[in-house]
Amino acid sequence: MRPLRADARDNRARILAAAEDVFGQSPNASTDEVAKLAEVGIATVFRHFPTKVELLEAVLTDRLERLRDRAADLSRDDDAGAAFFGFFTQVVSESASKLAIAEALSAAGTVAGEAAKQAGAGMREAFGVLLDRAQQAGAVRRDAGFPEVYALLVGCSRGATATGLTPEARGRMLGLVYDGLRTGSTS
Amino acid sequence: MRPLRADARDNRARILAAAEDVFGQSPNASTDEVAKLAEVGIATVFRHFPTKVELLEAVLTDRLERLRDRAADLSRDDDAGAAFFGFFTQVVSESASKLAIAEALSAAGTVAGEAAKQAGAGMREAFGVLLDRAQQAGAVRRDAGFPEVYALLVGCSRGATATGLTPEARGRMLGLVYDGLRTGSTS
Amino acid sequence: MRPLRADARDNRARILAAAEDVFGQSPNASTDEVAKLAEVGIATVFRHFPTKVELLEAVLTDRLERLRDRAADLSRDDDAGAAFFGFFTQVVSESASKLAIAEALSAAGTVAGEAAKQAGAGMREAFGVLLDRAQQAGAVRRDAGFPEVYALLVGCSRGATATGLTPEARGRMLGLVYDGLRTGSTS
Amino acid sequence: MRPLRADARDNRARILAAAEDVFGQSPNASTDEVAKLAEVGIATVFRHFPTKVELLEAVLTDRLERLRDRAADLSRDDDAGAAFFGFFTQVVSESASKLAIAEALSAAGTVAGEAAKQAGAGMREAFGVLLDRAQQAGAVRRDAGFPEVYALLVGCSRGATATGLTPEARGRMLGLVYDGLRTGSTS
DNA sequence: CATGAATGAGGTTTCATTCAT
DNA sequence: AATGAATGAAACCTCATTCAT
Repeated sequence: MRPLRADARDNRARILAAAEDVFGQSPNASTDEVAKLAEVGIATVFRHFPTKVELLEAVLTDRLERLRDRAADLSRDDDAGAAFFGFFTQVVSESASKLAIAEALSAAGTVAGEAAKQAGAGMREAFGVLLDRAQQAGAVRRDAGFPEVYALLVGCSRGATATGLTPEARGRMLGLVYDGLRTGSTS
Repeated sequence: MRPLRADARDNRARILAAAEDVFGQSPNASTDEVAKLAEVGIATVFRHFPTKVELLEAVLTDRLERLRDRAADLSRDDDAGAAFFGFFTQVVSESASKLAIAEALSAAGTVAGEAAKQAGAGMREAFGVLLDRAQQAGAVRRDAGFPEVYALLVGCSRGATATGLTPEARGRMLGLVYDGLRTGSTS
Repeated sequence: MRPLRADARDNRARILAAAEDVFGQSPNASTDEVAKLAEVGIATVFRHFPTKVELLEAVLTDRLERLRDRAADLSRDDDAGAAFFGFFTQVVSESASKLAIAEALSAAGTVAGEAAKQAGAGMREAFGVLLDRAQQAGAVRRDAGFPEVYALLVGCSRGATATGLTPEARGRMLGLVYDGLRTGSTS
Repeated sequence: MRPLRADARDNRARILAAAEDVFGQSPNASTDEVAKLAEVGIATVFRHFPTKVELLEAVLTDRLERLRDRAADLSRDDDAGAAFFGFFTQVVSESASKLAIAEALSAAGTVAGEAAKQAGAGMREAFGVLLDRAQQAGAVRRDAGFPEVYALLVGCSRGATATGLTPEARGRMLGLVYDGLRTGSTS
């Protein structure tokens, strides 16, 4: 499978971007809307993504990979605590304005497509590394397991988005959660 | 607007219950499925709820009112802290098994219908009372504002549901959050 | 599954008739055309026949059942030879003006649907009875097996239709075949 | 109209062969499938055959011309009866395994394209010569007209194919027909 | 010339909603 | 009042055909 022609690759990217936009705003949007926004014919969308599900998965995969890359970058940061909380904050902040990332985060567990699954696993793994390092550095309490911390990441994103939190309130919400994560409960 | 006939009221209730079931499991389900489960004709559904949106809003309103009632009940509890955390825990626990309540909670901000809006406001108000009393009783830190705490309620519900948390992990997640809410940060 | 309402049954019949017409003339016709001819909305067609394949099978089944009934009727005729040749002639004659029956006859072997399969089997069985009786009455040579005689029935229908034979030529074609079927094969 | 370049002629032949294969198996196949099998780009197919209909006609014409050539060859055979029956048998036998030839034979009457029409006429003429000579040689009864004999040729091909006749049954079917064609119609 | 990407028209199917019984 | 049939708009997807490389 040799690389796509230049124009085709451009179109693929345009479609993916359009899909991110469209599905980010209303997850049930039609494929036509994506085509309109991308300024291509409907058939072009289907040439690049043979079914709607595959398009959705591509959007999802794309997002997850970007998150994973960011987490991976941060995992090389010296200050493990700053890295962990910085990532957490960034994800939740962006979700506030991009419903779709939150959807992606939650869908990550439920989706069928192979690529999306792998991207989800990769993202969770990278986040797990951030958490581990933060715990070893003493920045996050040791008895916080991955599943619940991940659920908190997803949940905070969703909650902030769904209730239309102001940036200030969002900051305070994260402050509460971070206090909980840091609390030297027993350890 | 005289009261509905007995059988009609029965039907209305049956339809509402069916809708809760159906939309709880797959939010994009068709109205036919609701009619099937309620064992009434499709036209009967539309007689009681002239449009699908109105049906959805009725489901939502119903749920919100039940939550509000529960919160109102608890607000008469002597132990304000137990009331607040008990309510929070119950909501999140049930959301885990009922996707739709989480949807309802988040939709509460976005929805148009008058009845649903009022129910949402009522529910938030009742929850606000629980929070207030818990804060006055010293069970929850004073600098936690309503918006962020409400966002946490919604978010924890969504996060737990979306990531398929086990009951144990859900308990630990709530433990982290509650520690954050209690933390005697005087500041 | 209680019987359809009167108007629904009418519509079902109208749709079936329209489908017979339309597919009889061009087997690749669209379902829309059927709806147009039947003067119903497209969705009505799909209410009665949930998929296009099922519609096609219903048409086929209908035809096969009519042929089977005719064959069964004739099998009670005293003159077994006249019954056999009469049936053969009638089928071929009508096929000449109704491409679709020929299609049905040939499709009968290849089709998946249970109802259509049974109707095909029933029709072949009824024709087999006609053949048997004609052979026992000495009107058709004994060494003519069912498969080849059935193939001739199908083939004559198709050939007459495909080449646009005049009624006279069709009569002569059948004359040739009948001579072959009667010939006191020396072997 | 100068001759095509060597590679272009190759491609044309490859496409035609592929089309014969593809349409022989499923008459509604897409042009893409032909291109895939021929291992050329879709645009190349359309360069050689500007529309799908023209491609189909080319396939048809090709087949008819081959049949015509075979008939013409046989018309120089000394044994006129053997030539006629041999041709008939060969056509029907091959049709059994190549659905498409039967389609071609029947389509021959109905098709629009000039080339295909001429090829059809040529083929029928060549077959007519075989029939004439066989009749003059006393191998086929004189009162059998061309239209009905041609219809039998087409019909036997179709019937054998459509009912999935075994080679043995096909032989018996042809035996019946040949007996009819030979019968010294005394009556 | 050859290619593969792009396209819009059209096909099948679903669904919220209205009508007739 | 309740039912189930009817409806058209819209969704997903395919395909013959044209354009740009």
